Formats: sequence, C-alpha cells, structure tokens
Amino acid sequence: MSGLHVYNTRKRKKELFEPLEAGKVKMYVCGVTVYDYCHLGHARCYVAFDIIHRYLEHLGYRVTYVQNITDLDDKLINRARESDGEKDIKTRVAELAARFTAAYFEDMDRLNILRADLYPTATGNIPRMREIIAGLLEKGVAYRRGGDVYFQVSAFPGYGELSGKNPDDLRAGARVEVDGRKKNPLDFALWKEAAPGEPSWPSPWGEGRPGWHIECSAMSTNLLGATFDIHGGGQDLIFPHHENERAQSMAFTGKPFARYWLHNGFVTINREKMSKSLGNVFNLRDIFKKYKPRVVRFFLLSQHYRSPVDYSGEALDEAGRALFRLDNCYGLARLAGEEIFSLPPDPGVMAGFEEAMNDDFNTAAALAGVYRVVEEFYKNYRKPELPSGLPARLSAVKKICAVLGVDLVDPIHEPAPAGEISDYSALADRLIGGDTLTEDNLRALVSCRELARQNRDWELSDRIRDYLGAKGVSLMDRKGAPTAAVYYPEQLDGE
RNA sequence: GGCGCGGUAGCCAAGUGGUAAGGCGGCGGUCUGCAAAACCGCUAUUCACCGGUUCGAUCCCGGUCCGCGCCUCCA
Repeated sequence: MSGLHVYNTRKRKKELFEPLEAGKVKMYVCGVTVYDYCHLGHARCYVAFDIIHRYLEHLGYRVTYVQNITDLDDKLINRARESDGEKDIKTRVAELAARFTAAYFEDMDRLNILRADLYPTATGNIPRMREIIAGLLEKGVAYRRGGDVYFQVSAFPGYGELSGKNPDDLRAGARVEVDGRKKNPLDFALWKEAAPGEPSWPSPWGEGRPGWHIECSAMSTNLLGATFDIHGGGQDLIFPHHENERAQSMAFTGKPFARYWLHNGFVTINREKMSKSLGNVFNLRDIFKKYKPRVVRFFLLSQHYRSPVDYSGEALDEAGRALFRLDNCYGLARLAGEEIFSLPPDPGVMAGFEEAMNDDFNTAAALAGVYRVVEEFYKNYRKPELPSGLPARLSAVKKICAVLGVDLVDPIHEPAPAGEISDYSALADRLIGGDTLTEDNLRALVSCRELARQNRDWELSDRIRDYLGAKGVSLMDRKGAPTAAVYYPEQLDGE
C-alpha cells in the first residue's frame, strides 16, 4: 500500500493517514493504572503502540508520544487502604503508585519498548481538570448534584459516534446502575464529592476528586492541543472511556479531538478474554521467568495488532523457535562477513516492508518478507560467495527487525581452545559432574570433545554434546573450522 | 436485545475478482562418525455453510450457522 493507511475505529475502516501538521505526529495512548504489576494484555497494547511509534519515526515523522499514568482511582485507593501505616491516604496512594510505576517501566524496558516523550499523571493535572470541568459547567453541558459534577451526554450531539453506539439503544439495553443523582444513566462523573478515607482536592464544587475520563482529556489537550493525530488504547476502552473522553473534550474545546482512533485487540486464553474476573490473567513477570521478553515481543508481533492473540505455552515456544531462525541466520551471516550489516539496506526489501506496514501496520505480512531473505541466505550461505545483492538484503532484514523492536542476537560462538589438557576424559567427567556451565567450562568441554573426536571416542564426544544440549547449548561441527557453540548468553551459568 | 470483529491446512497466520504468502509441527531424503543447524521433497483441488452477481469469487452482495468482544472496572 502506498502511503500509510490506518484503521480508524471512529470510521470503522482504513484510511490514509495524514497528520495535522506535515512531518509531525502527535500521539496519545492510554496508559496503565499503577495499582498492580502489568500483565500480558498490557504488553500487547504497549508493544503494538511501540511498533506504531517506531514505524512512524522510520517513515520520518517527528512523533510526540504522550502516555498517561493513572495514579488515582478506586482500585488504587482500595489497595492503599489495605496497607497499614500512619501516613495519610494521599501519601499511601502516591507511594503505591510510585512503586508500580517503577515496575511498569522495568517491564516495558525488558520488552524493548521505547519511552514515550511524556508520562503525565492524573494527580499532576488536577488544575487542568478543574479548568475543563468549570468550562463544561459554564457551557451548560455539565451539571452539579451536591458535590458531584456530571457530564450531560444528551448535550453532546456526537455522542456514540466513536463506538458506533446509539444512545437510545444503550439506554434500553443497558445494565447501567441507576444512580438517582444523574439526569440520565449515561451521564458520567466529572468530579466526585470527597468520601471519607479517600484522597481529595479542593474545587469550586467542594472537596473531591476527578472522575475517570477527565484525566485523559486534560492531559491530551494540554500537551498535544485540542486536536491531535492519534489516540490509542485497548479495544475495551472504546466504550465508555474513549467515547466519554471525546465527548467532554470536544464539548470543552469546540474543536475536533483525536483524528485517528487506533485500538489493539485482546490477549485471550483458550479463546477467552484474559480478565481478572475469569482468573486467567498472566502476570508479565511470571511469563518472563519462562520466556525471554524478546520472545514475548516476537510472539505479539507475529499477528496483527487488532486481532485477538491467543496465549499458550506452545505458541510462545513456537515464537521462540521462529526467532531463533532469524538469530541463527544473523549469526551465520556475521560469520560470512561482519561488514554485511553495515551495508545500506536493500531498497527493494525495505519497500516490501513498508508496503506491508503501510497497510495498518501488518507486521505478520512484514515478517513474511523477512523470512524470504532468510531463506535465500540459508540456501546459499555454504557457497563460496553469496549471491549478488544478498548482503544488502540481509542488512535490510536487520534494519526491519530493529524497526519492529527486535534486536537480533548472534547465538553462534566459537569458543577459543582451552590450554593444555593432560587428561581430557577425566576433565570432561569432572566438569559434567560439577554441573556448572560457565564460559570457561564450556570452552574446556568443547576442547575435550575435540580431543575425544580425534581419538574417535564417540561415546565421550556424544556425552559431552548431550550434557551441553541439556543446558540449551547445541554444537555445530564444521568441516575445516572449529566446532561452534550455539546458545544465548543467559543460558550459561555465572562465574 | 443493540453494536462490532472473525471463521483459510495438524497448529499459528497473511492474502487477492483469475485460481491459496509465511512460520511452527510432521513425514521422507541430503549433509554428518552420529547429531544439531541448514537444505531438498511431501504435508489445503481448497479458504464455515447456502444462494446471488460475474466469463470467473476464498476474496463482492444477501442469508444461515459458529466463535469472540463491547454495551459494567478492564490494555
């Protein structure tokens, strides 16, 4: 596809992406509520938007990426209440938020997610929220009930446009709790009167705290302007969060709000949405104990960001194997010539990549182009010379992987020969028995195996190989070259 | 009930009005002391089902069935 096309939730179709200001993209993505560790669903969302972020920059856009941090909400308050302590509730909420904010960044870093430009917080933007609420009251699209302030949905004609919902239908079938204070069940809180034991801030309507949706309106319009290019988040946020956010923002500024709404699909388990109520939430930190973050990332980008992606151990294993195929190709190509990867990337391969990505960030199709080059390499790498142009195509593969946030890792190592070995058989037995595979031990074992092979001692040779194999280190015997060991560094034991 | 997304080989997954990418797995072979990796060959006469439009549909239209999501906190 020539020119970037994105699926705009509001239009329910793909359309050509044209930023408001040439060469610049302003993007806002709903961030996390920092009351717990991140799960796979968060990874899915932030990997998806990281790829969008990276790809936009690859296309030459200057991207301003804002992602909020919700450090004030019911879940956070409840959780903070559980913790004992003499400190006041506001401090406890803040401490809890700080802790999980730090955890969030750690997890995202491990997934190789680039930082956004700004991470505004709810508590840091109360004045702007009050300003918007006051403006909405002034315009008559919001109303007060005691210490609460509500947005009056009926006063905003475009309500329902984003989510494709008809307010009348919503009213009819809604399971919305009837709140006597609201004029209409769809109306939502902009400001909530302070309750005992909750953090609160002063306002013209009394002590209280902001409603859920208002923070995003405040931060996005404040940092990116009334109208900006991309607003993203998980599909579950379309309604009511984004619908409400859009309504109150447009009612306040009188201008269009986000121009393109992008929403990522869910992670499912056995085809069911991963959610706390179903008890099938997979914490990222637990997943990382078993699967490397880069494998998790690769798994996520092997399907389109809007489709549901079903999590299973088998799927992660498969992603790991597929990623190894890429890494191994990279390693073998480096053996063929380090300089390959400083060559200018092949324009044809890059064009194919862009063609795929321009179609609403079709990473699965983009990977197919990568595999085509990988296959070409594998078919030819043993020949005295690589086919003409292949090195530049390989360089393109590396570049593409980098744009997708997957940095290739060379798994091929040529252990230097160990020093004098007087009795290789005894040494090998000792090292295998010791069961600690450091880099030195690996080197010694490979040397022992060489000696064993020279003596046609296949039993010991294979025993060494099996031992290493059990440690995740495979050996590659080569004609006319020393045996190479294939592994990822983290598979070795520390010294 | 309303709105939306989807049903493609053993599994995952692209895709196009002109006769099915890719990955993983499996089977057979090559290479190897044997392996691993890699390569070669095989692994969907067919794209949920039924109609329609068309010279021709998996791709367009209508309907049916099934799965999932949102409508309530949720990435």
